[in-house]
Amino acid sequence: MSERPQRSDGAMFDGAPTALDAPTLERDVRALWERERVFERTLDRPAPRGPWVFYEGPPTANGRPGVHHVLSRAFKDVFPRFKTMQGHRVTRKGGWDTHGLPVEIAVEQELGFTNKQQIEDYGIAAFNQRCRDTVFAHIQDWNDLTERIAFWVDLESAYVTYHNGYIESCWWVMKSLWDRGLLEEDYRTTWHSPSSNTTLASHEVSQGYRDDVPDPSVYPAFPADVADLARRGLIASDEARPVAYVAWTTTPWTLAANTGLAVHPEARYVVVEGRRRRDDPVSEPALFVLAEALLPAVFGESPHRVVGTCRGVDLAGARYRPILRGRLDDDADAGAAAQGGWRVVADDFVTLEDGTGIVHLAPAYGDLEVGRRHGLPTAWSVDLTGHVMPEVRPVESPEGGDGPYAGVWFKDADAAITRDLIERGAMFSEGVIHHTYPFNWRDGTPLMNVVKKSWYVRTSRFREQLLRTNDAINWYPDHIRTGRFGKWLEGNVDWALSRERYWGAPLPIWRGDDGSLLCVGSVAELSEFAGRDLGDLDLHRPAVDEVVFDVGGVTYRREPYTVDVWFESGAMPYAQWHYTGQEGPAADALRAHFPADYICEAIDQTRGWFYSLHALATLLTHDGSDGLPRGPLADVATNTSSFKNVIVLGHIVDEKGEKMSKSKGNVVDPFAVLDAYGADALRWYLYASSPPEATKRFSTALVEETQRDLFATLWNTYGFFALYANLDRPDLGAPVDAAYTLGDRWLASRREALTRDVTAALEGFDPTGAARAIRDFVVDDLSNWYVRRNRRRFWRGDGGDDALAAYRSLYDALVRVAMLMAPLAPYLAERLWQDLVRRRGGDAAVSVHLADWPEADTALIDDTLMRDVAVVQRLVELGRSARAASGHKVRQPLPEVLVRVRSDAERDGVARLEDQLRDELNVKRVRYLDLTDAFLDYDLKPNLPLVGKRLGKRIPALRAALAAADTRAVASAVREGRDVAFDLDGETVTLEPEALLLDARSPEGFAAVEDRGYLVALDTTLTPGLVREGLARDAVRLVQDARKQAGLDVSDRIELWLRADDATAAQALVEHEGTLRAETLAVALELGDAAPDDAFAVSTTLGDGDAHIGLRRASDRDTSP
RNA sequence: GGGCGAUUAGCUCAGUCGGUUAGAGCGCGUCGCUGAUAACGACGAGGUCGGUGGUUCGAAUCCACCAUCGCCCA
Repeated sequence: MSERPQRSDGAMFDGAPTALDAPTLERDVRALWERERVFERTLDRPAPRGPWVFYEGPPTANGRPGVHHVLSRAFKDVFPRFKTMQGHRVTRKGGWDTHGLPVEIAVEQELGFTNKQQIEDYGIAAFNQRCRDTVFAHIQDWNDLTERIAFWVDLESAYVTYHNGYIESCWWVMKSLWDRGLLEEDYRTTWHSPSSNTTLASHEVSQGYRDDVPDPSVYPAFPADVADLARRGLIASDEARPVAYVAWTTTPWTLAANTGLAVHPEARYVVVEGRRRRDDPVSEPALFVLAEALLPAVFGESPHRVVGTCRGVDLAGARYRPILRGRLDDDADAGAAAQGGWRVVADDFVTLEDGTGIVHLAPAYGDLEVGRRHGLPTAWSVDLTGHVMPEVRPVESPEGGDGPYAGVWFKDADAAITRDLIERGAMFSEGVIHHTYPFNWRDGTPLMNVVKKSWYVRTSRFREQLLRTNDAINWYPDHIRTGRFGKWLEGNVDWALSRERYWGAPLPIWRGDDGSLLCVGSVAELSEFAGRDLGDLDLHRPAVDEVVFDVGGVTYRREPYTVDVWFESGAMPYAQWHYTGQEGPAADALRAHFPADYICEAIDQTRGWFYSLHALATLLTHDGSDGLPRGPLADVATNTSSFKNVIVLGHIVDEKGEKMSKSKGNVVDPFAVLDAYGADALRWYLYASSPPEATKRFSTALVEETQRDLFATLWNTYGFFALYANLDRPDLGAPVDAAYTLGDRWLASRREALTRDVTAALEGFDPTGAARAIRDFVVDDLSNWYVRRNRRRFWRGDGGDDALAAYRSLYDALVRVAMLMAPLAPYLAERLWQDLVRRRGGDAAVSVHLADWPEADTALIDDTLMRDVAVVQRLVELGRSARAASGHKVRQPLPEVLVRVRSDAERDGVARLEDQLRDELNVKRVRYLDLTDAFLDYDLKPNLPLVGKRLGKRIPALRAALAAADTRAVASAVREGRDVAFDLDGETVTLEPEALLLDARSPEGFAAVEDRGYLVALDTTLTPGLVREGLARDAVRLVQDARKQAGLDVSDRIELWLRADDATAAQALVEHEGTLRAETLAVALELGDAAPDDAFAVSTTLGDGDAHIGLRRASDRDTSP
């Protein structure tokens, strides 16, 4: 054994002297990044492959960040890092979402407000100032998190949605829509909270739904124009009894707003004779009209008789009299209204599932669309504070003064109205229904479905274009495109833009006192109108509301709305640069960053940010075809969404699968996880544990498992390498190609295949696949196979080519792993890079994140070799199983292993790797069995993928034939490549050899294990020589244990004393003295003598007797054996 | 109430075009191995592939319905 260099002061590598301490490691790496300005340098790095564009979906910093923010940011971070290494320039501009209801609500709660009036009283200026102060309340936590998880984003130039420039860009977008007639005022039905006199946002409404709410279920009877029905031939011309349309509603308070009744044109309707009150036996008889299908449900047991039938369309236009009066719409002409209203209309939306098949229409309270379709007037019954209007009264009551329900809370009016209608004979029956109804989530008061004016973006005109630009988006997972998102686009309705709120971008529309409208696209334009420089104007309410100006004698005031915050976030591609349609730096920036190559958010953004980004880009880049106006950005990019690739993330829930929420107290604090396991482990867990779109149960235990399974293993592998490299100081630049073993070539092949696979996974936006592939390589291939199989080559310390080849192989694998994992686990990758590459000097990149992404050297990928090793690994696994069954421990050498593989090619492959198989199983010889070996029995099976389709129904017959066949004869035929004929139900079927599978069965008398075509049998015949060899190996193991107990270093030389009482064992020691010395680094070995007093001594058992081991570190001058 | 997605071992997840005995890691038990490893290996216990029905020679896989969960909408 040659001289091994002693540990020198200047270690070659830093090594891994202790267990991995991720938080400390990460802190050190962060210091390096800061010192070397690494992030900034990734932005300045040469980018031969051009820009690659990422958009940051802005979070709101008014709350503390949670684990779900780590999830999205981990997925956002990985691709910019990857693409940077691939040679792209990736701008990573941050952004903050600052406007909107959540901010307002937080301030309202702080101030104890429950409705808008309190805000108005408090003062919009003061209120908005508080909003502005609160949006960055937790910015420090956010900055800490960003840094800790190594989310590289440029926060210094981050866009902020409340900045004037951002708002002005939003104005420019709106103006461009306005100019093309795509921004219009219209009515819409909204859920309105009368208690706070405001429209609620959709998620507020969602939050307030309650099930099993009791509500009236009433069947009002609208008196028909009898003459009209008689003219249609539906009743006798001399009919004297009253005739009424029976409708159904759960909101009696809307009956005064009724201006129409709807029937389905194709449905059958009947005229029925029955009691005037369903459940009143003494009420006089009357005639009713309703749908035939619902007759049993409506009349039930109440006696009735059908006197006529018709189709719905036959009733269209028939007149009836209202049962309650309301207030006609201010715009309406009373005469025209009387003409157009209180008619039966036929419309397809009517269903026959519940009610009566005749729908009570109150256009002001939910039936806007159908009312318009049929030209019905609008009438009102309840004001926006929820109180019944004074005009509401029974039709027979005299005009003038307040009606009987004036000022009554609308839900309280239901009972009184029902009672009065019963008294007046205008109510057929009534009851109670339990259904789902929305309430104000804050105070529990019911909402009203009411029509309001609102500003709309006419997105529905672009429905086809929205679908087409969606087709070009790569959605991950794919089903979102045609599923959730595609379906949403197919049902596209105009985008209601205006909000009656305070803290948001103001709608830039001014209304003149003559009703004319102006849309303002910039501050300069507004200054021109106002006749003064408004460059310093805060573009928020109330300042912007105070800009009132005259144009040609008309005074203009701003429409007092803010804009849907989703519009702001959707305008982010343009607004982040403060683009306003002018040439200049903003236009250059936009052109370089539109559309995005990649965005990533959670699934709830489908109708949020994903939609707003998509819709605005589609409208702005439209080329003017299809009769639609050309967008102002059609020259920048044509007919496109604003993103090309998008990963849609699932949500994170707690360990029990429940949603995390503050009230449940199950929110995981990301900082606690980072403190315990570090960012790499947390990130890796998020990438690897499940596909991105899956709902993830967050589990601290699994983060810890990631740490142990992957990172500790990699750290130890690196530690192993560094430990021996520091001792041997191998020349890693020396040419070693000729010395590479099959094992080295296998590792290189796996390394290049991994490189290929990880690259493909990341190019396919699949970090999960990349992470899992890296994990398998590091743990299974590198650590548990390559290092374990090859460690002796490092121990020897002889500096020969073989050792050098091993060092190079391990080194190259570690460096490659560092590079491939850099986008995913940026810290440990960096640490490995610094220790393994940068420390060696040369022209290595300052950081792994500035290095070039490795290209797979496919010439080194040897599929045959990888398959052969896999077969060997499989045989080793089976062999170990056989050994366990045989009762012979692995240290006991056995004479022979009998192996049967599935093909000649596999056998040849195993043969060239045979030394590995012998070594792993500790056997002296390998014997290959083939199909005709006498002592093997076989099971015969059809090769189903091959013959299944061909034989179909005859498969069971084939199985029976195989069971009955002479397996040995068939085996011989298969072996020789001959066809075999079988009789299947009287029909002869000839099968080629490939159509049959032969599964060897374990032969009697061997320790054998077989599985799916593989068989491993151990010959357990022991000779005295083999027994002694086993004892020698036991002795080595005992000495190694003693060395460890004595606290020696792996490279320390020792003097060794060994004494065994058992005669066979003693003989074994003599016989294998050389091996003993070599394996234990003993420079001197005394057999049979007692150890001196200063030696480290242990007593143990070897063979059938006691054994005594003594050892001490050899002095320096004795280091050469 | 509607839409989209999911459901495989105690936990986290694979499972290719429908094909032979449904796998891995963690956890648990037993045994083994070990001078890189807080590791590693073998064996064992642990599965109604959410349920029911259908298609098929054959279904975790395809179809229908149902249940549960998540998200979106109402």
